[in-house]
Amino acid sequence: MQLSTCDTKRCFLCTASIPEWRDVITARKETRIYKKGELIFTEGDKVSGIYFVYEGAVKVHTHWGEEKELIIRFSTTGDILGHRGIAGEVYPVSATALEDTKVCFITNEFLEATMKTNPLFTQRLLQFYASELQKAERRMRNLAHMEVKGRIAETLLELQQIFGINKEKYIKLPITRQDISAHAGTTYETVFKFFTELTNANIITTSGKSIRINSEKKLRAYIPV
Amino acid sequence: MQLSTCDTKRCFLCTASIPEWRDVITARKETRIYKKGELIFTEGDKVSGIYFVYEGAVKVHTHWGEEKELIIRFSTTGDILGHRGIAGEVYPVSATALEDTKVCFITNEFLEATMKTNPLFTQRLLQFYASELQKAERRMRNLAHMEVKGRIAETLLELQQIFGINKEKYIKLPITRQDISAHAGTTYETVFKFFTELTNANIITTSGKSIRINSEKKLRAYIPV
DNA sequence: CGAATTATTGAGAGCAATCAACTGATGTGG
DNA sequence: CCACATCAGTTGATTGCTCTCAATAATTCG
Repeated sequence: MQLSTCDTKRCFLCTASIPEWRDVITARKETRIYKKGELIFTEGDKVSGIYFVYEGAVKVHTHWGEEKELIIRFSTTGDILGHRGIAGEVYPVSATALEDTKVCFITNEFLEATMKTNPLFTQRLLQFYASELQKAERRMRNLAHMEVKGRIAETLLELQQIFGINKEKYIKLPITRQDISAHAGTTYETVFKFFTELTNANIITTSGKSIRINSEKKLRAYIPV
Repeated sequence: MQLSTCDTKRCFLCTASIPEWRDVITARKETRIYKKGELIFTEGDKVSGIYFVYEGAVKVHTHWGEEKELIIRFSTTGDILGHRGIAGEVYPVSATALEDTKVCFITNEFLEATMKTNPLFTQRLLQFYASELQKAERRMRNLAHMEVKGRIAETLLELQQIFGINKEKYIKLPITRQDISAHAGTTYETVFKFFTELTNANIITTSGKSIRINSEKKLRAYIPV
């Protein structure tokens, strides 16, 4: 395991903390690089701490039966992973690197000690959770009532919002249709057919696994309300 | 607005707090009774504080378009309401009393002040959020991949688990098929037809709006994995 | 008692999953 | 270098589930 200190300017844990505390945590944090495709933690693993994404892209996902999976969210630089574990013994979800990803790891003991001595940090963490909860509930509603095309459209917009675009306006992270379908709660084929439709209407352009949204407005037309 | 102090033995806010702090909050809490069907807060309302259910039953729900709604969760004695609002300016969901419900209200200012001075409380609240997040993500997965019958079955089991059963083994809270469908993310008619099927197979018994689960095992057969 | 709302059931339509077939790219062994 | 196998990508056809709509029955309410 490769260890190094964090760049405190980019890390949620560091920027959230009070200055005095930052010095302490900077010295204690362990950083590791996960290769593309590598599992960071798995559903059912014993919770040992919390992760902060220093740099890279990660999918947080949970399986359903043998074949199906649902991607709960995509995470990138500055995001927190494994925080659902706080409430239980084991992680209820898995996390997989979508590209080479640098992650800071904080042990449970250290996290708890920090929360005890740093109320401001705990409060920030609380707000983060509340905001995650809002997103989760919004997504619940979408999965329940929005039809497939709308959910795929939302996934695309979310990917663009999370990972940003490069100078050619392509979404920075190349992503498989498989992952898009797993996030939208649909099948590979359905995503494929919708992509063909979107490409023909010049709403998106694809180049391998890179995607460019040409007309956000037209894409949003698939999302009623 | 009817005001009274809370029974600290049943209130999450009180039991979570350290003893010294309990005396303070007991004096400050405002309690109000909401009539069955009454809105406690509405999607879009400015966040003014957090609610604790002293006694009763509440649905937390969000709408989709004009007609459709999704019930995010059911709450009862000891649960917290409006906590999603912490992260934003307005409530992203609504809460409606399903029966006459007694609710404690804590203002934002007081909540924040409490968190600042009471790290233990903040930590308890954090754990509560983490557990809510886990539930939300589990539900996300179900809505995405489980078919309708399974989702209705889950709703029934959840209702029984949350509200308990009376001496005739009926779920304590009488609930409309409308609300069940809104929680399962389906339509009234579909719930109705499935109920007929379940009743014929003697898996459930209905009497008006009361429901009794006769065979939890058979009901679970509709929930794969 | 009549009107309006709610419950119940049936028939039909539509969306999306599943299945299957085809294409093209890459690899492998003769 | 070619024949064949394999596998991912692509597309079409079919099936089935669930929503929608509509019609009838029951109940509530004025």
